[in-house]
Amino acid sequence: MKEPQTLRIHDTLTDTLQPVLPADGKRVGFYCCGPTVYASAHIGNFRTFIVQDVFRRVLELSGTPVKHVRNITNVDDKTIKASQDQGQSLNEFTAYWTEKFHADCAAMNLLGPQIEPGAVEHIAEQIEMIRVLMEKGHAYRAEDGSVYFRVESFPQYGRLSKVSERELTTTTTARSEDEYDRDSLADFALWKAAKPEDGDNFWESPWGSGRPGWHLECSAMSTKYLGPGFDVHSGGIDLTFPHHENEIAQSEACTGETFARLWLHVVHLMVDGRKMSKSLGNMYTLDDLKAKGFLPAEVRYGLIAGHYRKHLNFTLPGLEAARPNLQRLARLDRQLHEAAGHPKLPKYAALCKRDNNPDALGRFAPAFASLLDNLNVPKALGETFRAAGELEKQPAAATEADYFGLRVLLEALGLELPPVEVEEAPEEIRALAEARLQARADKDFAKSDELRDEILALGWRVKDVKGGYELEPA
RNA sequence: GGCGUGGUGGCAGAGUGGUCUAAUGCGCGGGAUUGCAAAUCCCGUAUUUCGUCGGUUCGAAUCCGACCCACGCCUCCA
Repeated sequence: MKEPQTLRIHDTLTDTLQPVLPADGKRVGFYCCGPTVYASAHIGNFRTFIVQDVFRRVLELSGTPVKHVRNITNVDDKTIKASQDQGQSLNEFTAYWTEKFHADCAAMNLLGPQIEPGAVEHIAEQIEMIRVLMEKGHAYRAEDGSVYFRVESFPQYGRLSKVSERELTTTTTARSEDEYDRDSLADFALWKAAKPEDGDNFWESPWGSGRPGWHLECSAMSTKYLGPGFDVHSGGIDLTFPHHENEIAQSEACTGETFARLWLHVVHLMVDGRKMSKSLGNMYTLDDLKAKGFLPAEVRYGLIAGHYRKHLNFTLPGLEAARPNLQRLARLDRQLHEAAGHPKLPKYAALCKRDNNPDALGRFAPAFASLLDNLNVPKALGETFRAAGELEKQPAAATEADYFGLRVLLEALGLELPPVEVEEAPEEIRALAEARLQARADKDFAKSDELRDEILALGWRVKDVKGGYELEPA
């Protein structure tokens, strides 16, 4: 028996590698900043969500349950504006895009968070937080009815992003004048007074009608579902400042307790060596890539192929590597399944309950160990293929532990393998294939090749195997 | 301007003092197999080389310095 293994990740706050352990000794409270639902999420968004998904899977597979909360931002400037442009109510509009987001997540095999709170559904909690902040002197109401957090009332401000308040004020001052009326340009909105262009998208509060500021929803909802202090908070690297900095300030000023203990930030994705942006036309959604013939599982593979702390250069030719890799893993999976005596396919939940110590993972123990080491997915993939190479050369050496090891690893990465069973071809295609088999038996190769082309034209590829053929969609 | 990250083979991407003549994948080249293919399998594929120039060290892709280059955040963009 080896020692139990603990996942360690890089923590932004301390800039060190930290073990991920539940403070309550039971399960890790994990909060992720979710999408703003006004359009399809793009692959950059998904890189972050998928890394968070892998993080959760690795924890659960190493024996630590996770309480995963991810919010839905369903009220802000963009959602309000876009819903009005569509002539829809805010609820109707955001419900549509929330559903679309869920569909994309499911296609790429993301585990759903146990709790997925929406900002609109938590207005009361947010108002309550503002009330406490006002009471404690950390917030003030401006003339227009907006409420701001007073940054200078929170001396620790800037710890996460390493921005000193002085720099912050200087840089902010250099900007154009703000439309709101706050005491210091570093201050940020907790409550935004209703404006005419918001239409009927406003709520009543003790400070007048309006809506909560963006940062506040994450503070209010994480506190509600995970408590004032919780284990891990995650998001894209760009959220470090100001979003997460502001969350810390308002939460800690309000509750007096340490907010998140660890901060997991995912570095941005690059496309063709450049930042993804609409103007460059390189802002892909899952649908865009599906239209180009890629499968969601391949997109997922492509998005985890780089370490989360480094820029990942996403390219279409690069994505093509996913298919042969997944197919190879599928063959290996089948081979090991057979070698293990055709056990029942272990479900994710069952694998989480299993003791996945290195001895139990066979040749895939180094791959899983790489994941525990700051989620080093590229290293894990390398170790996986190294093990695969050994097993392919010596199939007889395969053990049951190898099979379970591969299963654990694939589940940790959330990779769904392409089906290996031959898809049932239509009668018409089968008849052509039979005719071709006969032609080959008759050594009439001209006719045989003709039939092969005909089958291909109908969307199927025929492969010759010993004494017969196989058909697969082309 | 401030803060920060990174520059490794055709591409992607591990490796952070010696086991690196640098993992792994894709691609590419050769071979086996095949009537020819496809699929599959096997072999090879950076030949003191890891942006450049110096330095530290018995020893550096890995540490230090300078420089060049790319990129990110500082804008309610993951």
